[in-house]
Amino acid sequence: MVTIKDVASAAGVSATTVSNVIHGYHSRVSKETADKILAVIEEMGYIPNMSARSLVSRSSHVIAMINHLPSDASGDLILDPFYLRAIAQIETSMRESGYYLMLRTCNTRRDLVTFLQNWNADGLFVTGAIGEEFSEALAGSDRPVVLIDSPLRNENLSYVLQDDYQGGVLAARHLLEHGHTQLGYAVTTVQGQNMFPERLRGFREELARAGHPLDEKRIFTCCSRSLASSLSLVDPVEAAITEGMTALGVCSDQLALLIMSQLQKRGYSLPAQLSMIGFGDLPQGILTTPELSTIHYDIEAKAVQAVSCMSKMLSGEQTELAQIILPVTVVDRGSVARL
Amino acid sequence: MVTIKDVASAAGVSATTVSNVIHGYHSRVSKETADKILAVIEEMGYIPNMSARSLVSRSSHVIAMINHLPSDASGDLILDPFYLRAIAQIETSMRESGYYLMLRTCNTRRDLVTFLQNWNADGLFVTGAIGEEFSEALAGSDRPVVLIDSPLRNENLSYVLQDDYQGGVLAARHLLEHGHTQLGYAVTTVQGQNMFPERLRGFREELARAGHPLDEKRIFTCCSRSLASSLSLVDPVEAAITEGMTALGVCSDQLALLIMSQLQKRGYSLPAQLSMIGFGDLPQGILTTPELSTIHYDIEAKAVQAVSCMSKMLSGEQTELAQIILPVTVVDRGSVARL
DNA sequence: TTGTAAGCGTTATCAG
DNA sequence: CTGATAACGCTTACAA
Repeated sequence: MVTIKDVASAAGVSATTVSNVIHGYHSRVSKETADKILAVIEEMGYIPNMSARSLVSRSSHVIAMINHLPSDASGDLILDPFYLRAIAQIETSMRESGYYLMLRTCNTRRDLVTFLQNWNADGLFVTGAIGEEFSEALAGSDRPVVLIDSPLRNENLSYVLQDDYQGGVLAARHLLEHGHTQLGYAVTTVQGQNMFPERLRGFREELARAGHPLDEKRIFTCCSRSLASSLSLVDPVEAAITEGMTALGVCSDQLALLIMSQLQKRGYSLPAQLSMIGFGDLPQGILTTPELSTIHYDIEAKAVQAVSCMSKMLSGEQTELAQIILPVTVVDRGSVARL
Repeated sequence: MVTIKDVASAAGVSATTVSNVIHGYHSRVSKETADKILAVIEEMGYIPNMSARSLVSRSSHVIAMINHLPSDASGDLILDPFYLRAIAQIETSMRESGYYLMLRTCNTRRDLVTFLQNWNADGLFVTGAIGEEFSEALAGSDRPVVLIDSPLRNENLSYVLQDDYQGGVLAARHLLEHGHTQLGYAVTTVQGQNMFPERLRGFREELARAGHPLDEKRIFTCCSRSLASSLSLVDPVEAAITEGMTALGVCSDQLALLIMSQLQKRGYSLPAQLSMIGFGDLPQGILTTPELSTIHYDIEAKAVQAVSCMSKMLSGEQTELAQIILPVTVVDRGSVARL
C-alpha cells in the first residue's frame, strides 16, 4: 500500500504538502511542486485511506441510508419498488459528490445511535417507521438528516414525501365525480407506516365532506404486502360488490392491480361491475385492461429532492430544514366507469 | 465522544485491557476486571470508532456490494427486482455477523481499485457486466469476492447464478412437447449482460437439436428494460403470429407479461393464438389470465447462497471457491397451449 | 511556500 | 493477568 509518506519522500517533499495538493489548496503550494506531486501520485498509484482520513478530520464521507424496522416487522418495507429507485438515485448523486453510501437497517434507537458513532456518517437518509424516540435521536445528531416517507413530520428534521392525504381526497373526488356513491377502500397496513393510513384518511374525510360517509365495513384491510395477505382481500371485496358497492379506492397500485386481476379471473367485468383507482402510478398500470386510473406523483422527483436537499445541507449551502411535500394528481385511464 | 481511553481511566485500567475485554479475549483478563469494565462501558455509553479500528487492524468490517456498469449504460440493472431482494438479504445477514454494507457503482476498473483501497473492504459482492479486466482486478484483491449473475465464470472467483442456459433448454423443450414447432424468442439485450443471451442460446440450441432450428427472424430484440423499448417488440411479434408463429419464449417474466398484456389488448386470445413461456417466476405471473408458465429458480436461495458463501470465506471456514449454479424447473401454468 | 510535530481512537507487541 | 509504547495513515496547527 502506497501511503502519503511514500509519495512525499518520492517527491522529495513533506506529507503536509502532499496533503495540501490532494485537497487542492492551491494557495498553499506552488504550481511547480503541485504538478510534480500530482505526477508522483499518478505514477505510484497512491489512493487515500478513508479510515485514516475520517479518523482525523471530522468527516467520514459516509452517507447512510437507514431503514428503520420496528422490532419484529419483516423486511417488507425495503421491498417497495420506490426504495430501489431511491437507492440508485442516492448512490449515484452522492458518489458524484465524493460520498460513499452505506445501507443499514436499525431496529432500535440504540442501533441507530451505535451506528452513528461507529462510522460518524456525514449525512443520513432515513426511511421506515420512525417513532418519536427514533426521530428524537436523529434530531439530536448534528448531521443532516432527510426523512423519506416518514410517518411523522418532525419539525426539527427535513423530509420528503408525497401528499398522501390529498391523494386520498382526489381519489374520493374522482369516484364521486363519476357518479359513485357506494364506495369502499382497500388498504395494506404496514406496522408503523403512515403513508397508507393517510391515503385512507383523505379518502374517508372527503367522502364525509361530500355527504357520502365511507361505510366502515367497506374498508378492506390486509396486514402485509405479501401476495397471500393481499389475496385475502378479494373475497370481502367481492362480497361488497354483491351488496351494491360500485367503486373502490386502493392504497397502492400494486394492490389495485392484484384485486383487479383476481376479480377478472372470477368473471367480473371491469370497470362495469367495479370501478377502481390506485395510488402511485406504477408503469404496470398501463398494461392491464382496463388500464388503471391512479393517483400520480413524481417518484423520480421525490428521490431527486431528497438528494438535493441532502447535498445542500452537506455543503452548508442551506441550513434551514427542507420539508417537501410532493403534489399529487389524478390520472384517468379508464378503470373508473361513469355511472 | 467517549473513547476507549476514557473508559480505561474511568475503570482504572489501561486501554489495552479495555480493548481486550471488548474483543472477548477472556484468557487475557480476569473476570473481575472484565465485569467492571463492561459496567463502565455500559454506563458511559462507549461505542467503538470503526475508522480507528480499521486503520489499525487490517479489517474494516465493510462489505461492499459493487455494481459494475460499463461506462455509458444506464442504471438499468440495478432496477432488477432480484437486486433489491439480494440487497435486503445481504444487509441483514452481514449485519448479524457484525459487518456494514456499502453500496457502490463502479464504471471502470480504476473505480473499483480505488474504492477497494479507499475502504479496505473485507469482502465484495459483485453484480453487473463484469469484463475480463474487471474480474482480473477482483481476483487480484486478497478479499473474498462473490459474483452474482456474472456474465463470465471466472475460475478464480466464487459465483452464484441460476442455470440460464438450461432454462432456455427447458423452455424450448416445454414448447416442443406441447406440439409447437413455429417458435420465436423475445430477448432484452442489456450491454455486457450474459444472462439473457444464455437463455436464448439454450433455447436456440435445444431447438436445433430437436430438428426445429429457430428462425433468426423470429428473435425479437429490444435494447433495454424500459417500458418504451419493451413495447417496441409487440409489433414484430404480432407480425410473426400472422405468419404462423405459434409460441414464444421470453427471456424474462417482466417482458413476457408485457407482451402478453399488449397482445390481449389488441384482441388476441391467449394462449390460443400464441403460447408463451417466461423466465424467473415473478409473483405477478399468477395474476394474469392465463397465468404465465415460466422457468423457475429459487430467487431467495440465490441470495442465501451468496451470503453463506461470503460468510464462510470471511470466517476462513472455507477457502476453496464456491461456484454455485442454481437449478431451474418449468412451471406450467397454462400460457402454453397444446397443439 | 514548505516542513515539523502532534494527535485522531484503536489495536498489537512485548515486557512486566 | 496487566500496562507501556508504538504504530496505522492522515490532517492540521504552528513554525520556519
